[in-house]
Amino acid sequence: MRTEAEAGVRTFRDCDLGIFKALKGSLTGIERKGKYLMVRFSNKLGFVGHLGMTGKFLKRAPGEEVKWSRARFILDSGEVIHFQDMRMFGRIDAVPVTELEGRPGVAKLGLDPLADGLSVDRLQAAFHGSNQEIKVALMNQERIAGLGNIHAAEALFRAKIHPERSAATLSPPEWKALVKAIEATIAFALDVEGDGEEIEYVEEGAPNPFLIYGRAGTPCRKCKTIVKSFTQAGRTTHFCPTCQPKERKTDGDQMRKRPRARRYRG
DNA sequence: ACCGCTGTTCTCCG
DNA sequence: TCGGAGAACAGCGG
Repeated sequence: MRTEAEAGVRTFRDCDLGIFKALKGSLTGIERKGKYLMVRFSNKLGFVGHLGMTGKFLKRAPGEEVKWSRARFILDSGEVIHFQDMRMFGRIDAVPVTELEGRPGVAKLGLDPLADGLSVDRLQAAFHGSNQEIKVALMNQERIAGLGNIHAAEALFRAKIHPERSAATLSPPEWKALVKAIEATIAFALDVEGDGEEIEYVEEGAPNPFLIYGRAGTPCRKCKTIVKSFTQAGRTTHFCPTCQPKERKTDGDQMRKRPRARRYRG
């Protein structure tokens, strides 16, 4: 195996391109941590990869053109694995394998639901001391690794928790529901969204596969209330005002301070 | 044609 | 420390 790289692209912003080009030999390990991939080669070099928003690994026949191909792994068979990344939010960070675990991003990752297993205790520990709004906390990779904007919203919809609730105000049943919801969301993601090399959920004409994400202005799948969206920590959050009420229905024992008012749209 | 939006993370402010 | 804003990039739809 040998490698090729587009010089100067942001994809390699963290690493010496020379190390990427020196990746050689056979694969000795592929490991996922949160949204990061760690790949090791037999010559003791490796890389940390991240797909960003538009990154993909694609295997293609020799000579086949791939648009937005930022890096290539040329197999002995001649087939090519392309790192395709239109927007270049993705990253390839090639270093000696001894340094992989300490690279930016991977070093500080929090609880990994798939690798570590999820439980109420572990989730609560991950959020310990946090007054962050729950959706923002779910997207914080240093607390729980792997959930992004879509799946944080999906998990909260499944758990019937309003995205602006503070983690500190969740009741025991809500914690339990959130654990189940995260597990279900991940299972759904693995099962339905992607089943092969190309994960395309916004393919032309494909229906939105999500329960709540991207459904602003349309009836909630469960209760027909019009789904709303608003901006939270710079990202669009989708939720159902009926299924995910801001105020807990059960009496207010555990309610602390009220979240700040925000403008809603959609 | 322009504007605002998009699955992420990082840095720079206050 | 923490949170928010903006940046990095390319494309798409209104």
